[in-house]
Parts: sequence; structure tokens; C-alpha cells
Amino acid sequence: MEVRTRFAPSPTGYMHVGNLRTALYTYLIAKKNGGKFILRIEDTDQGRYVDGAVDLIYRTMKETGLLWDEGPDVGGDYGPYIQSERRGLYMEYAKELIEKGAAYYCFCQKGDAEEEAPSDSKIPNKYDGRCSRLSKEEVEANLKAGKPFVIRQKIPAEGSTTFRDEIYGEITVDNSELDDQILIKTDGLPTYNFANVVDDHLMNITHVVRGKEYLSSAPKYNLLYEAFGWEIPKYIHCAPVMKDAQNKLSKRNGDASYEDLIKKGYLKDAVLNYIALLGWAPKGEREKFTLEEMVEAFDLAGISKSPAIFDPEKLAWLNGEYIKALEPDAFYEMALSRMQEAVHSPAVDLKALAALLQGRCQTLDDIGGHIDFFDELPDYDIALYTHKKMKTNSENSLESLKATLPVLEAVEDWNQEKIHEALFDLIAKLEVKNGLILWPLRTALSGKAFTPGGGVELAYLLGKEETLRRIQKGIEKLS
RNA sequence: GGCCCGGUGGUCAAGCGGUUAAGACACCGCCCUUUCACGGCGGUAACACGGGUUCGAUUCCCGUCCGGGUCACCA
Repeated sequence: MEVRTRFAPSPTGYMHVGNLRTALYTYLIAKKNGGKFILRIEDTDQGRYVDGAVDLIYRTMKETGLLWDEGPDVGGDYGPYIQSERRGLYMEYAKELIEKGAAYYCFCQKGDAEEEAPSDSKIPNKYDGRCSRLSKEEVEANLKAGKPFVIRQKIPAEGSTTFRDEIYGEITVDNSELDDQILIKTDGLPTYNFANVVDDHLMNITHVVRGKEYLSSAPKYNLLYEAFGWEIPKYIHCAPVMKDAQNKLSKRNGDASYEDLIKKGYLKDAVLNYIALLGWAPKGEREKFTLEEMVEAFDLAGISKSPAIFDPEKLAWLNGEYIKALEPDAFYEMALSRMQEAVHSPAVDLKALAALLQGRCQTLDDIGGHIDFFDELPDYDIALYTHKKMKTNSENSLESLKATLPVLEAVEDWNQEKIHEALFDLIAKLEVKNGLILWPLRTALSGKAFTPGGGVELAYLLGKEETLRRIQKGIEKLS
């Protein structure tokens, strides 16, 4: 039988990485088995609907390559794929359940004292099931009178229900723990729990992938499937992605969303790769995977039972690996706007600068901080000239700069080779260590302890005139 | 609180009765070096606790503790 999985988000906000990871795992399970990945929008909660959320879901998934085979915009044989467009469909299934004795009409009002369970119940707020004991005539009369109603699932009073999750194994719950949950609301629309079961069956879903928060409602689903006589899908419940040991990563926590990460200069492939590793361990020691490679390597056995804390540092590291692996031109394109923000002189060779930056950035946002000295030389402390390994100090640095100035002044073609040649000729002539000339030069040019390149590169990028000016400035500072 | 699930270094995690308990990030040190980075090498650091079962438990069972989830006419 063909494997069919579905990602079923509700359009209630933006995609946080936990959502995205669920989508990814769902996709991987389908593709690993040569099956179909379906997108279904669950929008039965009119109150929580957020404008633009559906588009954001489409965009994020397309961008990351999680392409669906069936869905609202691409169609398929099991549509519609938007739950609100299926609204007419659920009532008949609910009625089928009533006929089968697995559900009943309930006329209790929301918030009614009547709805409250006896206080000795083990479950607070558990419905006491009084409407299930209404006679057929009473139900008919209420319906005729136009009394508002909901339809509730009738949970067997005795026994227990066992279901199997692919990663947690078999779980058994006493039926007395289960509430007669509402299937159809007063407005005639199904609850998530009911719509889900009906839709998954109608769409022939074979593997239900979802967050672990649904684990405890799974027994009720099983009862529903059994009442219908439908085949029960395989369940895969995924432990959440956490912000810290106590709190789940949440939408309102700043950088938890995919969009924010991208804005901050993370690469989509790196983000996808990283979140895959949060809760899934591939066989072997490889950590870097393309989506195709993940499909190949994916295995349910590698999915973790316990929650994983999102570690921005490791993401940053992985992102740096992805940046290094980029074609220089591709990196240049990505870095361009950020370089232009920081460097305004048209004389600066941004391609050469990008080449220097590529190996030193973990995120694109790091760029600004690396090149903030280009436009203007910071007012630095001359202590920077002192470096124990280079054996430099303010006195010999002054001499070095004085020696360097005329040498660079004499360079005709201002390019890296010529600059390099001139500087190393000087070093040879003076019979000193490279660092004695180069460290003071780099310091004078940048005013910083750390820069994206050495003296030669910086001199080239800054241009002859600015280079000489900054050396002169250094000499003044040291004199 | 009832029920369900989980608990290996700071973090992600291998492990599935016998291991010197992998690996990665981070951290520290050394080397290389035209700084930082990169690269190379090395290091610190973990089986929540208590009982069993067993010749032997990180691994199996029970209890405790801790954490999470759930108990909506939300999904």
C-alpha cells in the first residue's frame, strides 16, 4: 500500500521551527517510502484565523523544498484540502456514529452547571454523560424544538483502550479516564479531534505524524476508528522542541520562527538541516545533510522520545559550515546588501571583501561587525600595537610604520601582489619577522584587534590614498 | 491533583546485559599562522536517586525525585 502522510497546520500565525520540523519529518516519512506528502489546512477555528498565515505556510515549505503532492493549491484526488471547505461532510459521519451507538446528541449548554461532573470524579470537568441516557423520543423532541446541540463521542464505561505509537510503543489507558469529547460543535462544525479522524481516513493517510501533545487524545481516536470500522493509521508522535528545559519554543519568543532566522542571516538549508537533528539522530556520525540526503538516511528508529532544546550556537556553527561551502559568487550575492550597508566607499572591491568574509561568518548578520572600520577609522587605543607573540610594542610599531609608509607610497599598481611584494621586500631588507611589519600595519589600517584579513588585504581594499592616510595617522598617534 | 510520556556531559546525541560510555556544538590548552578565523592535536565534563532481577546493569522490573504533556464547543 502506498504510504501517504499529511502535514496539517492551522493558519494561526507564523511557522516556528517546531512546526517546520514536524512538516519535515512528515515529508521524510512519505518520501523515504516513495509515498505521497499531503498538505491540509485545518481552519475550523474561525476565531484564531490569522490573515496571511496560509501564504506563509506555502512560502516557507516551498522555500525549504518540502513540496506537497496534494494540497489546496495543487489539488489531488481527495480534496478539498482546506477543512472549512469540507464542513458539510462531517455531520453525516457523526450521525453514522450515533446510529452505531458510539456518539449521541447533547443538549447541555456550555458552562452549564449541568455539564459539570460529580465532584468525586477523577477528572475535573468530565462530562457526566447525562444526555447519552436521553430516550429516543426526548432527543427527537429537542431536535424538533430547535434546541441547540452538540454531538459527543460515547466512551465505553468499562475496559481500557490500547494504541500503538511507532516511537513510544504500546500505550494503554482506562476508558474511565476518557471524556465524552465533543465531535460536532453547536455551530455544526467539527472539532479538530473529529475532523482529523474523518479527514485522515478519507484522504487515505497511512502515517499520522504530529506533536506529542496529542498523545493523550490518541486513545479516543482509536475508539472512533474502531466504531467506524476503519483501519487505524500508524501514529508517530514527536517530542517538542524546547527553548529551555521548562519551556517549549514558542512563536512569541523572538527568533523561534523560521522567518526570523532567515532575516538574521541563516541559510534555509542550514536551518532545515539543524532542526532535523533536533530529535532525530542519523546512523553514523555525519551531521550535514541536504534534503535529498535526509530522505535517504531517515529512519523512524532514530527519532528521540524526549524533548530537545534548541541550541542557537550549534545552529550558528552549522550555518557557518554552509556558508563556507557556498560558491564564492553565491556568497557574494547574499552578502552584498549587508556589505553595502557598512561600506560606502565605491572604491572598495566588494568581491574581494566577500572572499575574505566568507570563511569568517557564521551568519550573514556577522558581516556588519567585521567591516565596520572601512568607512571610518575608529579612535583606537595604541595598546593595540602591543602583541606578545608578534613582539610588537608602540616603539617598534612606530618605526615599522615609518618604514612602511614610503614603501607603500612607491607602489604603482595598487593590487595585492604588488603590495605583498613591496612589504616582503621591506621585511627581507630589514631582516625582521613578518609580524613586526604586518601587525602594526593591520592595526593602523583597522584600529581593531580582529579583522577579516591581514595588512596586505586591508591595504588593497582600503585603496592607496586611504591606506597612506591611516598609516600617517598611526604614526601621529604613536609619536 | 488523576492519567500519559520522558530523564546519558552545559546543549544535540550514540548506546539496546559485558564498551576505556562514541561523535558534534560550546569551553580550555597546545601547534600552525600575517591578527581573528580556518586547520591539526589534546583536554575538562554524563548514565537523576534508591531498591531488585542477573555471574554482570546505562541498558530489564519496581519505587522515589525531577521535567513535560493532557484533562476546551482550541488546534
